Amino acid sequence: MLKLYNSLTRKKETFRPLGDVVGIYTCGPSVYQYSHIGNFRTFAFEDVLVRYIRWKGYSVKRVMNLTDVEDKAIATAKKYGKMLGDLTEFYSKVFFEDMDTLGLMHADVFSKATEHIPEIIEIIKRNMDKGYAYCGKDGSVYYDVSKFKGWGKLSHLTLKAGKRKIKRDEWGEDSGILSDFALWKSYEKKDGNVFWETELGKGRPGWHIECSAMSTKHLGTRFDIHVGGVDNIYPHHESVIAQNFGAFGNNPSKYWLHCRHLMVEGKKMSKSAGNFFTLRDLLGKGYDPMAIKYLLLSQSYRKRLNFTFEGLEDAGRKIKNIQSTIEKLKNANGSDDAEKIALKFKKKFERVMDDNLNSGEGLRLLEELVEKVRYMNLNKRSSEKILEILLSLNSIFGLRFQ
RNA sequence: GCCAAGGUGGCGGAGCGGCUACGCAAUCGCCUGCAGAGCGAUUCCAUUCCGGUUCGAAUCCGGACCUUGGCUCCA
Repeated sequence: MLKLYNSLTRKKETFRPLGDVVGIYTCGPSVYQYSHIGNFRTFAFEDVLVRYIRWKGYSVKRVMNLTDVEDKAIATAKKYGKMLGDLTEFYSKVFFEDMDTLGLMHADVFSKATEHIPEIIEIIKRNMDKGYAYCGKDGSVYYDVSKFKGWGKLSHLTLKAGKRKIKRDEWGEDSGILSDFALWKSYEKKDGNVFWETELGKGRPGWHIECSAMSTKHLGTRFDIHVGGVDNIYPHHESVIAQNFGAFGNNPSKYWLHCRHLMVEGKKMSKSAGNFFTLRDLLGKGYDPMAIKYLLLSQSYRKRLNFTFEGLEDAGRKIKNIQSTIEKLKNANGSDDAEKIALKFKKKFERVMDDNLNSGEGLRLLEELVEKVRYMNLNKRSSEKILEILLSLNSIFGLRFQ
């Protein structure tokens, strides 16, 4: 029985889907730059989640958003004198290529914020109608956090009421609480040609509304799992819940799963520390994408993963080890019978994966199986069976072996 | 300050009350003309500290100290 750690309750809960098709929504990348390996840790985890749930026999509809309009994207486009759409299209393509490189399956739906403006407007209007949103002096629309009693439940933060210097674009000028946030941002000159003329006025969507609009459109007002990095918990997911509550009266997702961050040499990855790697940086240094993926999955997603080059080399050796064992199994023609070993491993494997998708333990078991079987003189029948199970288990990780 | 995660051998990392993983590194040896730089062996008296529970604790309870992360850029 699969158990998932739900950030909402801070507990592992037995996974019980709402309906026949498991709806999974993932906060995808902002497409104005190359994604780094930290991003891909989350996406690799999410990929395993989907594969595993399918492996267990469920149908899954998987939606991932591509954020293609927001402050930094606009600023980046402006800086390079490009159209926002050209910039985001380029980086979307890059993202898809990177996913392919890592052997991550594509979502059933990749939704773009700019293609859901009508849905965004609709949700904002609902929030306004029900008194959860108000129009600020600047013409933007803000969410009134004080109206939502469930505010803070996901992040488990207690938010103090109080005044604080308000940055336009982020906080409602009339806010009595620190956390009111923009649903719709009225047009400013710096937005250039990025705007929509709507019944809410000329402007663009706020930071959080797209996920409410797109998840609702593609998965309904209530679906199974919402995935993202831990940094999304607050304020992003907290705001998404608030918006959906304002519009539809409920929390959109039953389970909220958050992947912890990737550390580099023991420290948080950041641009200022210079320990920032994109996937392409690592490929450029000659590393095998499957070694990178192995490393990203080598630890439970609920634990911080320390990325080191030593670890990466180690992962590379492990990949080769599995690779050569697969070759051996294909050519086995000995006398040892060992079918039972593989069946035993399959059971163990399912147990560790059921425990909140511990891909690290799962990989370790795969390694153990390989080690055990490697120097046996297997007969054809056993080796075929073992290979079948090995490949079946690996299909959850999607590691490619030549 | 608040909310979390965690402190295990040179390093990474299991263990979830008794049988002290495993991997890497290191040392020594062997093999390297049909797959694979492989195989075997050895070394390192490891569990942050202080109490408690227990016949017995890395493992449970209490406390201390420390590290890391989050607290409106971020996956």
